Amino acid sequence: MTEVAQQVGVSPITVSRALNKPEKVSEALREAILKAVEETGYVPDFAARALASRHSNLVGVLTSLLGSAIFPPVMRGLEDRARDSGIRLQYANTRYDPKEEIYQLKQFYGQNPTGILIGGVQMDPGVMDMLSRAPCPVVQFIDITMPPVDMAIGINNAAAATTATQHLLSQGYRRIGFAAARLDIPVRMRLSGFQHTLQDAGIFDPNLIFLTGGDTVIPAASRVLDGLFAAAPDLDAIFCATDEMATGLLFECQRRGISVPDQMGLCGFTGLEFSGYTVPALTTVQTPLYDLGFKGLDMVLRTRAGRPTPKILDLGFQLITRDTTRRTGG
Amino acid sequence: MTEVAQQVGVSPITVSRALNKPEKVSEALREAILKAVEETGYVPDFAARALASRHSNLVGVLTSLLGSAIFPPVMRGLEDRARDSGIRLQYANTRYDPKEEIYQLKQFYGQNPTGILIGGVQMDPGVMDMLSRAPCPVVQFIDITMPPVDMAIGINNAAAATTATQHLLSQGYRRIGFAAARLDIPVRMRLSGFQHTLQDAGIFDPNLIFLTGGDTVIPAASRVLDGLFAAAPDLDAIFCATDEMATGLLFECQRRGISVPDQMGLCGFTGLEFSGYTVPALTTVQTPLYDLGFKGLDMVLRTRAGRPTPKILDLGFQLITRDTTRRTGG
DNA sequence: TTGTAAGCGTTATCAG
DNA sequence: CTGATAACGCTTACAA
Repeated sequence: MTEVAQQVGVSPITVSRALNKPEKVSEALREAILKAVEETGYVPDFAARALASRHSNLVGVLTSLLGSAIFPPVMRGLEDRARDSGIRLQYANTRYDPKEEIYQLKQFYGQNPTGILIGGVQMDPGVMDMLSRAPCPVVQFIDITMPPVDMAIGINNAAAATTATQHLLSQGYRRIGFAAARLDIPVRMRLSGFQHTLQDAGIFDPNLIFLTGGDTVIPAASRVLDGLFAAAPDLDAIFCATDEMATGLLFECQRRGISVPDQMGLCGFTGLEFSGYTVPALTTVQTPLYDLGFKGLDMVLRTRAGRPTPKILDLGFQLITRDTTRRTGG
Repeated sequence: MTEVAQQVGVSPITVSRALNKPEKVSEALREAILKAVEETGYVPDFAARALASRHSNLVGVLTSLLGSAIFPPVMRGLEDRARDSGIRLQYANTRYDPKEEIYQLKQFYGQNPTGILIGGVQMDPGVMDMLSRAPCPVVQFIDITMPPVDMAIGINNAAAATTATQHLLSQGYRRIGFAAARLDIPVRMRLSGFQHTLQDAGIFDPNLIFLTGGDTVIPAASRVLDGLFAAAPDLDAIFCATDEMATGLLFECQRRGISVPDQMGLCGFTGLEFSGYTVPALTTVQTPLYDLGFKGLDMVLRTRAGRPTPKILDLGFQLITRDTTRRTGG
């Protein structure tokens, strides 16, 4: 920066101003400075900037879903909102591990973050404690019926699961299983909606819940079918906690010659891009993933700007009935 | 940090040492300091640390594939290599836009990065120029036959495509199309291998190349089939630049009642987790994605440590023949 | 093994 | 509108 300043014949602070508060520098000087910046290939040092100004314009996004097909639309929303706001986005993968969450939170806290967006994995006390100490606004991607540490955005998972389960019942399915990779918070809420709906109908069977564990969803589909059929040979439908699970099960049914939707109904969750394109097309609960990113970051930026912001934002959901639950018989 | 130092009754520099070079501090003091760190909830300021020490332990990962199904295994490799190395990983999405690449590179350069890993999108001169000025080791995820700015890791895409195309020919397919979202570098090399193989066989038709453009691959499958069939009503196979494209085309063939593999052969590329589970299972070229991440970061860390490192690392590939090219007739 | 002094590159504050 | 000065929180270099 000193080099740029010397080249133009001004003091470093003027260069700083030309870059950060252009309106405070005369136009002629500003142009000369920007030209010199180009020529010298000057790149500002963010560490020094953050140290001196005490803010980093860095927003951290922590999630276990960074490597999942759910995340790309969220990312598009985040990035569209970040564009032209001066905010830098930094993603970190927490891999369903509270230790990793705490470690990554420390990494962010050490950078004077402007905001933290975190996918609610589980209510680990260490993580909650850490979050409550955050030096910045925190938005949790989580079920909106949970009390957030600071702010929350998401949907009412139990209500969505209830809607989906009622749809399965309305199509005549009666022996309905539940399949998920793991019981993170949103999935737990989905299970709860599923369970209550079936209990109300008098047909809930706790043996028909299958968790695969592990990272890979689609290859686990075979184990899911084995497990559920062992518990109920007359199984006729599966409510899946994610579209990936539903897709894997669809493939596995095809492989075994089980006809979908007649012998087996399948319902997914969080409509992924491809779920409308499988054959048969997947019934699913669509959630506004793009908005999750866009509006989630918006909550942080509004808070920072001191503008009024709801603490909890319900994005709503939509059941999309397609072919995997459309019984021709009844 | 001063607070921690006062609580223990030492100078700040001793706290710094206890944290960064524990072996240089007596054990008693070290324990007392670590305890005080816990109690006070002290989190080091990375900006100050980077400013003073002139290194950030930050490795930037730039890619257009951050939101793609290809990336999760790469990410696992990166994170496994980063674990316990003190390295922080930061991902940025470049969205196939050279402007975005340059912007993100600037963001990283401003942080004294320890290394940059970048997915080679296209040889944009501005990006290349920027990369050649990098203040750290740079590893390009790219075709290994391209000269890298610094280091490169990947496969020989043309050779892999040649192998796959020869397989299609050996199965008796003759009117073979090529489908891709866009011609980034690796895909261009695949096209080149595809083209040369068909030219050698005397059956290359330049009209049978279809690019969808855009972000969404699977929904575009219908347009691909329309376009290719318009060019060649007797089309009998499609070599797809990615598994996602192949999966979309498989669904679309099923929808149209085109039997795969008999009426239409389909071959994908970069074996994703799910490609072995579609029905029929997808023939594809498997590439070692986990290693791409693990060994890519390893190249950076070896370079930093002054250990000998190849400039170009060929990870190899493997053709996996499955059902979408296994003609029962011939 | 521990402490002192100086400085990393930038911006806040206050003066001109 | 521009500049001088001090400070941000930490680490390097050197000294005790």
